[in-house]
Amino acid sequence: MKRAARNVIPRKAVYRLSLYHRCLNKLRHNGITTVSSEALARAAAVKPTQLRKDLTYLGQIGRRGLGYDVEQLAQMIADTLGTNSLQPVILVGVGNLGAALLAYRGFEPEGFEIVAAFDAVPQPRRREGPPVLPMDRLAAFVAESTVRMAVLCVPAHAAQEVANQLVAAGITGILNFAPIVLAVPDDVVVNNVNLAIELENLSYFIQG
Amino acid sequence: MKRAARNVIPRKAVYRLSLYHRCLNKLRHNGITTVSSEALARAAAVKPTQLRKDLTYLGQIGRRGLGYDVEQLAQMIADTLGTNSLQPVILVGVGNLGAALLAYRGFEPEGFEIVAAFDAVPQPRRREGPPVLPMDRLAAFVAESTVRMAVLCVPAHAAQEVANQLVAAGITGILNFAPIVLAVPDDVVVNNVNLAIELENLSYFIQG
DNA sequence: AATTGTGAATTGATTCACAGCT
DNA sequence: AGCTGTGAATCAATTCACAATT
Repeated sequence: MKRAARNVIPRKAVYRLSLYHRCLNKLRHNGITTVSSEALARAAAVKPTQLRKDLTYLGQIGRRGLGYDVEQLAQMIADTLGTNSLQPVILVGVGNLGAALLAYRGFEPEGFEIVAAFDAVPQPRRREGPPVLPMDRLAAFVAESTVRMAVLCVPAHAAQEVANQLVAAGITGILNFAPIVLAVPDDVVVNNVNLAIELENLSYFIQG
Repeated sequence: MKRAARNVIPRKAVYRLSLYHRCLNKLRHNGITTVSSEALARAAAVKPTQLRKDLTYLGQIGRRGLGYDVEQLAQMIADTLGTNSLQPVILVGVGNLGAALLAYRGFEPEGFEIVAAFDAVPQPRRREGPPVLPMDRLAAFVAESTVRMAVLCVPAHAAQEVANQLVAAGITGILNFAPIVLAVPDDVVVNNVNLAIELENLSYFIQG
């Protein structure tokens, strides 16, 4: 039997929900408790109607004539995205980029924690932060934990092989920094972050 | 007078053109000189019809019954994207992420070169690679060079202020890693790379 | 015979316009 | 009066189906 057909939110709308969530946190931080679609849309650089349309995916949550309760809306978005509790993530490939992401303190405020890193040749010299383990510990680690998401920072030539290992271990979401198209089963989700492609894209659009 | 209205290629199509370009390079590397839309589409994980439609933005380039000339198609895409010559890029904010990107050897093969980096407090300890300069050198550096694109890796609280400086200096394309929505003039293009948003997105789509 | 190029059809996303609450 | 929620309308992207070309 296929997975139950949750009424799915379009990918672009999910991105924007993340964005709204970040803006709401900022508002909350400033002690603001209520916000109109117009104000929130401005903060997120989208149109108010698009914001309202996006929010209908969560059900009815605003109050006409008043706006949205900042706290409640943030909560509902977090519920929907599944980021209400701190989510464990593993990182594979502790090279330049991988090490930088390990050291980056920006994930936890957003609800993600890198619980372990893996590398073919883990350097023993580690300060604080998550343990860096050899690749052969990967399968057992994932099996014993609730981790479902991995950040993949290995070189392109190794990426497909490592992705296969991740999938075999039970990982179902991969944030892929390697500049290749990963082949994975249908039930595994891959998000690609490709810096060269982003630069090429910029390059095209700035040509005047 | 407004900029001449080049018949513009949709952003998503530009992304895919980058992707095709990468695949073509791989084919070329393997000594393959001709490819069908079906084969290339499979390599890029898109549908053949979409590939062909995307390529029509470049004009007519394939040969019916035969397919595409790998070399020629790669060339035309590079021409269109403006990545035929090595493009200079600056990087601002040499923290964890910025340092990792500086050390990352993956840009040059794709046609980009980080020609200088800037930081509020540049560390003197530098091995090889581009110079790391103090922020107050930014304006002069950009003025004297042909750089138009910048990679922005400063912390969120500084990002808008630094973006203003970049724009004032004449930068027209920004690859922004800071988790905020930058306000820039219309003629400046911003591409956002937001790791937390990518993770939240994954988080949603792996929920079963 | 094989494979591109493309108008037409379809699907999806965004915006509009206004009804419906508070 | 103010602001949300949403069906309808518009706009954009994708896919189909097949004519055109080698």
